[in-house]
Amino acid sequence: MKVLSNASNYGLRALLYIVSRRGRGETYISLGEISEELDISFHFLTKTMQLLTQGEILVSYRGPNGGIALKRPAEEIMLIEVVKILEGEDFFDTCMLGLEGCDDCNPCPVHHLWREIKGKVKHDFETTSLAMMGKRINEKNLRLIP
Amino acid sequence: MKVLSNASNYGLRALLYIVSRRGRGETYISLGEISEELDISFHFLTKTMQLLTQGEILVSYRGPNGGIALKRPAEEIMLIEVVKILEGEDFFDTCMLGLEGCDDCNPCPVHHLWREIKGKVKHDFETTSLAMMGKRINEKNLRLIP
DNA sequence: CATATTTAAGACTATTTTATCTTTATATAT
DNA sequence: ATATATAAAGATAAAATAGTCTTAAATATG
Repeated sequence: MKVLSNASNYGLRALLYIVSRRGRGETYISLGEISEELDISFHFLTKTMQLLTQGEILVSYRGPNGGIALKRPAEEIMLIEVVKILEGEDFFDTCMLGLEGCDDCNPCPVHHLWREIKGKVKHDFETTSLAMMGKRINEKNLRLIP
Repeated sequence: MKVLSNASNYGLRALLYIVSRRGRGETYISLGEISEELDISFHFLTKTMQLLTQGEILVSYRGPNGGIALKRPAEEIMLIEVVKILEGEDFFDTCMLGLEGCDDCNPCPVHHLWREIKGKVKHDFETTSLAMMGKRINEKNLRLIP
């Protein structure tokens, strides 16, 4: 039951790495460090992070001591915003059976089940901020690597 | 938020088609009919249905008037069995961040959220039979096609 | 037996996802 | 200025998924 692409996994893990180390804007953190620490292909990670930069989640800075940093306070960035940038705005408009235009008015046979699930995931993502995750990671000493 | 492969979608929809038309074992229903009715590639569907035949969900019969039919009563086949055959036994043993060996003892930062979601999906699949779905489809006149 | 129908199996192609490699642009430090 | 460090961009390759096509095997019917 895979819901996120590898690219999104990497992007999310990278954000969680950043937010579990430092707050916003203090210093730039390099993609080299992140890819090494999280054991993610550097170039592949780079692309994903560019999406987040374009999506106003991150700011980037080139040159020595450059890198990326959160553009806004971690308290204001909810997981849903990140996921929508990485997976697309229509992330929650899916049918479990893959039928086009499946919705409350024109539901597929499992629509009622799937709507509830999607609703829960959406709610979780809407109410969880990067700051909350960073705090949780540090308090519980949670891992970001295999 | 896609959780099932196209192959699984097709397999599920085909089963729902069968079970919404006839009970078990009455007559064989041909893959040609299903692929046509559901607008699914015949050969691609065939492969998926073979998995279900090997998985003891279906029986098949070759030759004129041949086709496939449920091997057991639709009341006894739960969605979870179908999904595990199509997607693999480890369907519910996934980490949302893609980390190996993520579990209650060694959780990733979103494990608590994801566990709940997976639990709900699993429960839904465990408690929904093909018979229930067939009944629902007929009573509510639900669609299986785009 | 011959033919038509139907599933089974496997080879092949196309598309998407994932990953790597190379080059370019930009900033810093010396 | 020059060298170095870094993100950005793009080209290429590899792998997984999706889909098509061909052939074989089984079975019913006349």
